[in-house]
Amino acid sequence: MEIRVLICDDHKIMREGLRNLLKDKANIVVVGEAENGRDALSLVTKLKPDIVIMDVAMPGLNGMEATKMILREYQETRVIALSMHSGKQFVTGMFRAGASGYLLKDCAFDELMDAIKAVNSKHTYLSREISDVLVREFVSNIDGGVEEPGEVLSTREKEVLQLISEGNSTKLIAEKLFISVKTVETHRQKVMQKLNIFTIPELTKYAIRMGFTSLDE
Amino acid sequence: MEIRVLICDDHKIMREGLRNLLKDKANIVVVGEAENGRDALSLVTKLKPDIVIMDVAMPGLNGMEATKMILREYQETRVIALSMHSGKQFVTGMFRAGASGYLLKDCAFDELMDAIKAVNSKHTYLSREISDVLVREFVSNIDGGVEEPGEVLSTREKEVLQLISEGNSTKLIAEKLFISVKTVETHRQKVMQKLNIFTIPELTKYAIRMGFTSLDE
DNA sequence: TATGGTATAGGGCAATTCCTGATTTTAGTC
DNA sequence: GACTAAAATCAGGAATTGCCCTATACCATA
Repeated sequence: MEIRVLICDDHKIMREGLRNLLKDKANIVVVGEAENGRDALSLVTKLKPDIVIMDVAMPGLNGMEATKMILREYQETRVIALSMHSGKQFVTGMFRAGASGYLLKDCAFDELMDAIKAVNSKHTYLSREISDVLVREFVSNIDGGVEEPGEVLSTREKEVLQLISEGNSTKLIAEKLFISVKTVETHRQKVMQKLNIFTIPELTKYAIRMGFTSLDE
Repeated sequence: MEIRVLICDDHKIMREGLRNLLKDKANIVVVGEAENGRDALSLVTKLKPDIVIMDVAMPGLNGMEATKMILREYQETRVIALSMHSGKQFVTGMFRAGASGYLLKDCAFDELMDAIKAVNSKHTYLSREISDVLVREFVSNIDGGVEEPGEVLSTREKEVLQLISEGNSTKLIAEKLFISVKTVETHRQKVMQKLNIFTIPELTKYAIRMGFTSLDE
């Protein structure tokens, strides 16, 4: 019985590479590709894949938010995070979002295969480095309950925050999300009052700390 | 006559993906893989490949430095940069280092093939986005003087940039510096055109990278 | 002295933000 | 199902800010 896989990564050549590596595997079929979280969401509802290989850092709707929304829509699917980052905000964020596995992009392809098999059998897959991160996080969390910053914001608000921190103007964001400029303004203001941050630079720094955007160009 | 290719990328799965995509191509043979610039250097002297596909951002010896050293050792090889970044410091850095092509990782695999062919015929290959970057850079910097980042800005401009990145409004900056709002605006615009950055979030990120401001609150 | 970079600043129009208020959807609970 | 709270959507109008162009004075230094 074949495993239906959806690939979600903002880099086309990465998608092509993965597709090519997977296509020779007997019981695996790549049913689609998405270049961002939003496309992934709609493709999942349409294609109902068994597994989504999900990049974590993507412009627009990122991997964490996309994963949450995907699993809300269609719980049967399993998400494997495939990321360049081993930072704890990414790892814990993805698992909170409901991912079943987390791999670093410098893993071997065989490891991805192992992860796909494990996850498809309803197990969880962790690569060595990632389990270290989780363990450390767990241990350091026993004493004081760590507050969940970023959880005060709604999904839409996070999305808008990310787009802001990526340098998009209000108008551009409105176009990208197919909503009115006025709505984007409202979201921004809501975010600002929730976070008690009232300038774009501070908002940007917050987004960087939370992993919504990165420092590289 | 076959083209001998060396792949250099710090992400193993990327290397495997590329190798797999290339292995079906008739006149191309992947002679080796390197996971960092240093390995690439020694492999080039040993294997003498026609082409090196070089990731730009790598830990340790990065793509730019590696390219310089490789071409010093063995001029016959051609380097194609394959990067996630279209930032001008990467693009211009790679070309100054002597690369013959620059591709973004979200290009199609076919584009990489085109690049390999072009570069192997001693041509230069530029993808659309990259040529835009180079043209802008050329136009804005006709003398071609190499600048250290942050050194292009005047003292006053850095001061304004820092105040911006700390979340001060234009009006507030004017008050703090005892100058007119108009002057602050002029400084900001000068900074933006010098850095080729036109949004406050991106400016903030630049300031963080340059150490003008920090991430903490 | 002629050139170029720096620092300063205004005018005018376009764009954005801020404040207030309102409707519709969605989610959770009794 | 009804009730409620939160989330998501949008608008009008005032206030603010940004953007583009232009301009002057002050230094270096070639």
